[in-house]
Amino acid sequence: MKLKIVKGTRDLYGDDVKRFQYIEEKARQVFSVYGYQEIRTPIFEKTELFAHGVGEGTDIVGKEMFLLEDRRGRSMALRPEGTAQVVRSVITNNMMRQNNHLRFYYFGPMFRYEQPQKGRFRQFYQIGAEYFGVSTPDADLELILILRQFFKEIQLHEISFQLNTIGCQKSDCRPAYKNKLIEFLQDHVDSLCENCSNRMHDNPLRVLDCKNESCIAVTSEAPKIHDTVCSDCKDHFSELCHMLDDHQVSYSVNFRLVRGLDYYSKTVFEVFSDNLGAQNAAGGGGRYDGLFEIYGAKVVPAIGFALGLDRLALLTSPEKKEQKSVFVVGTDRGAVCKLVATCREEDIICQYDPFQSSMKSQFRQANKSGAWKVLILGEEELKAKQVSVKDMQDGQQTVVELSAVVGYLKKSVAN
RNA sequence: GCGGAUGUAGCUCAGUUUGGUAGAGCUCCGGAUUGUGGCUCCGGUGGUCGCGAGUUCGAGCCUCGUCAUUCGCCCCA
Repeated sequence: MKLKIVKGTRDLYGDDVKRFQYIEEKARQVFSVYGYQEIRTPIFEKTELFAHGVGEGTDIVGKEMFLLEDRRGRSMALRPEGTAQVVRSVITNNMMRQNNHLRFYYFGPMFRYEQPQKGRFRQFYQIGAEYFGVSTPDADLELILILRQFFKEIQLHEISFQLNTIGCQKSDCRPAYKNKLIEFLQDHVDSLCENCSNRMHDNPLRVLDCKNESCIAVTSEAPKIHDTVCSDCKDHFSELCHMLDDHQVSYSVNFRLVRGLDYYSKTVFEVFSDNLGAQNAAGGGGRYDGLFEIYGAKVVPAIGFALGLDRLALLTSPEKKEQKSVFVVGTDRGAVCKLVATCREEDIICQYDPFQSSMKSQFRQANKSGAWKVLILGEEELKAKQVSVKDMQDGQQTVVELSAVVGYLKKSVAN
């Protein structure tokens, strides 16, 4: 049996785990300041949940889901994203009955069957937030402020924040724009890349997102969605922009930003970093006022975002906070274990060398572990019921009564 | 799914040209007159050369396949 890790997955340990923990910790902190509660949903759902919510025509649903069959032949999917699930949970648990608005955040692994590369995995981790029940731009603003605060908290400065509106489903809004756009594209179809000329009819907005130079040249001249959306969407967007200006949020409006999931409406945004290679999106989100309705539930306006934890981990290095730890060395195993146990019971972080090696080796271990002080239990100390305490920073050594060593350490920690 | 690059010790990599006993640095372990770390010096452990076939007297090196990583396309987190 070959013990190999599955393609696009990885084991996280050592510094990787520290980075993840650091980011999660900061996220929890910021989310709780804004009144968000954690929600934990299953790692798999019925396939139809994602198919209906995210959209049958999207890449995620069309070719990237990990599908499995349960024992009765029902189709299940490992979750490719978080929003559909949180919405499902709000609906199945009837949460809006008792609340007119709700705030949730979540962490966890997501799964997409894609070609792995830098910052892109088949099992990847997201941090997400969803805000339900508020249709005014206050909610949009709040999520963007959370993002700003979070990035500040993890000391990530070199990111750019892009914003757009993609209108709503009303006939005089996105559908009208789509028609205008298709009409325009048809006149320039010869200049479009193969991919775009194929998808311009069923998904014309995606053409705006194409990186092909010739397509960019064409779409630069295309009608802009801002000029076509309905007055409601237009007001929503300009009000949001004013609010962002008012809060000194730096952002740029990118009319090419359209997002690949069907459920978005009005505001969409993405966060980019130049230090991520080809996968330069660290996070993204938007408003999805229509998703509850798609699921046959009463309409609830909502907005949310997701951040790629794996990608954030590539961009951040956790501040090193030293936890003062102690290392016990000695020749008498029993005495060493006893003192170690005593320290640990008193919540003093304590290690020892389990192999009873030479003093020299034990000190090497102590040094390697980054110990703050070494407690030395030699024959002389044992006889006198004392402990020599060596400070590993300055090398100074003092003798303390065995019975008083815990008190001594606790007092020293405070300094 | 499609292109390009790469795969040799725990890590970073040489060795491939011209096939002939597997290398370096760092890490790790041990020692430097026996109860004391870091620095220095000395020594040691560690590799089915990604995996599988083929050519050959002989393959880390040549050929084919395969898996993985990586950079792009695509898409997104």
